[in-house]
Amino acid sequence: MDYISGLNDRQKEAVLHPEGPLLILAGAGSGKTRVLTHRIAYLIEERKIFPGNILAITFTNKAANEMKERVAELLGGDIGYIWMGTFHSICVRILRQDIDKIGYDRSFSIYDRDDQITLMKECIKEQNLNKDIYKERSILGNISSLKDAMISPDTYINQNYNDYYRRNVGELYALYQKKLKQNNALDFDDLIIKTLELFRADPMVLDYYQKKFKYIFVDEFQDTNKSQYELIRLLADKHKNLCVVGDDDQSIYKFRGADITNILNFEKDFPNTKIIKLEQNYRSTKNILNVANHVIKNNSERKDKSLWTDNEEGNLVVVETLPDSQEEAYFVANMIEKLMVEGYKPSDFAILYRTNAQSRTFEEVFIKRGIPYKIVGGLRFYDRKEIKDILAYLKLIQNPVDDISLKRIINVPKRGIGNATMGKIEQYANEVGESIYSVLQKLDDIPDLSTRAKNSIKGFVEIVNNLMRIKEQMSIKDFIEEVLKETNYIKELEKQDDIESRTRLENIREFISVAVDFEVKNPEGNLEDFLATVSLLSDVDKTEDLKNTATMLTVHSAKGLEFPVVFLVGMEEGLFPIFRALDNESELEEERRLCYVAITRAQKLLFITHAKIRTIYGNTSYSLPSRFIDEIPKNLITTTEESSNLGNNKRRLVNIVDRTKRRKNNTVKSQENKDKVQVGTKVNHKKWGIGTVVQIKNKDEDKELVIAFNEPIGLKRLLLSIAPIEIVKGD
DNA sequence: CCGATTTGTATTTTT
DNA sequence: TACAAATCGG
Repeated sequence: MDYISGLNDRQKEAVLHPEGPLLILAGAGSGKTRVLTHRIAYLIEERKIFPGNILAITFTNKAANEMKERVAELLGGDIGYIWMGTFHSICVRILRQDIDKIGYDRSFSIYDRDDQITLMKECIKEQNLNKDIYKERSILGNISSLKDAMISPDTYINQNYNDYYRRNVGELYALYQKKLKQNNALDFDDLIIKTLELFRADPMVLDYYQKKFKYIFVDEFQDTNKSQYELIRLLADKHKNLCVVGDDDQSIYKFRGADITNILNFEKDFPNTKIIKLEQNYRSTKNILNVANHVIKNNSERKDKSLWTDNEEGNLVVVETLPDSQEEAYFVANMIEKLMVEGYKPSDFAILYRTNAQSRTFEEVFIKRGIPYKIVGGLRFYDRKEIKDILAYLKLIQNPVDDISLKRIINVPKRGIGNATMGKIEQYANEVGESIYSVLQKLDDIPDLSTRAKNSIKGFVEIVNNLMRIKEQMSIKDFIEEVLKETNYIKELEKQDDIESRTRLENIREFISVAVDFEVKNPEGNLEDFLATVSLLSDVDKTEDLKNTATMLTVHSAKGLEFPVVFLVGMEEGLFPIFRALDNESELEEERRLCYVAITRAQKLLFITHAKIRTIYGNTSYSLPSRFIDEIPKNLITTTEESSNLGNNKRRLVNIVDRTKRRKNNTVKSQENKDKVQVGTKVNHKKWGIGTVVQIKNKDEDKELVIAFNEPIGLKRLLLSIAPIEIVKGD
């Protein structure tokens, strides 16, 4: 097969590059994924490289899966042996094999942010530090940076011995690590750090992987941090066939330790690096690309490059000023409706914002308008209470020394084991230096426990012991169901029987189907693998494409994606760029890169909006258009007022559309049967007036309706049989 | 010990 | 604003 037809010269060069280090500087939309997949396919097919000798590291699991599919498509063969995944998932895979060599158990837990915070709270308390000065969140931030930079607690303490605060942070760091180890747990950063530690501790292990990975690929190289770079440097040290792809203009994770100097170091660490620049953009129109180029050129710290495209000129970029965030949302909704008439599908649209909080207004308006949408991010599926509870049960069963998980669920559902009891147990466990679960096995040794408490605990221990026993005997799905049954988790929720508990049950059902899905895709996978996969999943990973919905997401999570029509909203000073960045040149440059990423997501049409008044966290203030808008030459932009013939008052445009929408709501009472109610039906409620049905769920014999009423009533949930509503005839 | 209420506080991005 | 932690009363 021909792997280079249809590629430009630069791309071909990258695909056919023989051996040795390769640095691809790939501008936005320059077809880097294409280059990567074609190169991998070429290596396997033409150069007869065994797939198991290839390692490809991507930024998200979703990107990894896509890459796998595309390579498989090119080859039409089995590529299951290729290691593809994020830094974190690759490290888990390595650690599951050999972490016992650095003193952990292979059944280790992975701690997420909440777990980390809980653990840090304990540390601060134990060190007798003032919790108003030592905030767990910021301490954890410090520690994370230290880990990224590969600085150990001891080093940090010694370096800062005369600085009281920093020394204490160092002490907390040390204690935090000690506790993680006691719990046989790793946090996200540890996954990288401990892999490095393993390689250092056991050269045989390192040697194995160095020999195995003859070809290594790293995507989104600009967003790797120091420790991640060190990891790939080590792995590639033997064969030096390291291919990294990155774009310094799209580096947007500096706050998380991403280190642009990695691109510079690369040439130093790998002499004779071949550098290939991909500068032809295949994604956007000339106008959109032009706007992007004009914005990003205001950054001083960047490699000079010039993206160009053969694509059509396209429409001018629309910059629209709106009175407030509500009107902004209406503007976007109106525009979407208009464009759908012209043939665009809902899935063609993306609404990009700087902060997750901005999604709410859009959500409300889209519901009212009946525009299907999905939100990426916000409260994540795996962050929901019920999901975290189940996960805590599973983690405990898998790793019984995981005190953090145990404490999360020992009284969930309520078993009468409260703070007082737990205090006594923890104190005793500390004294004897054992895990909580272990001391719970010998209750009579723990002083001062009431008989009642003892009985409750006995019940709990019995359930968990029993679950541990049967863990191996069934599928993951069956086991999760068994856990839910034995712990009475489902029963308690069913007893509660309200809207909240029903949503939770639904989420649990979805979680079970996630497990089923996992088992189908990983027939060999066990509970540990499942837990690791779930803990390392990001939001973007979870969103399926091709659903016929518009997408709302932050600019950060939009990285790597593209959409025919992009609405870049909330472009105001203080919001984008965010106000914390206003007085700091390097942070401003990161905001500008973020803006560049946002603009370059658009293929055909780009709308940029800003509101004159915005309410953030309860206070309303006037806001100025973002400086990034000023950086765009005026001849490249327009307004809807200019570009359409709808008169010279653009406020009128919005209002007119608004009023037409509302006129439909005129109450026309009808005797129609309530059974005709469906999503989108307008109804008149005795007390709340006109609303639109946005969701219908079956509930026993009845139906539960979610109805969106006009402000200030908002969303309400009602039972069809008893709700005092009438259907309103449209038009 | 539990649940409800009040109080307070933090508001960027996330593997 | 909105959510979580702290506090209070049963």
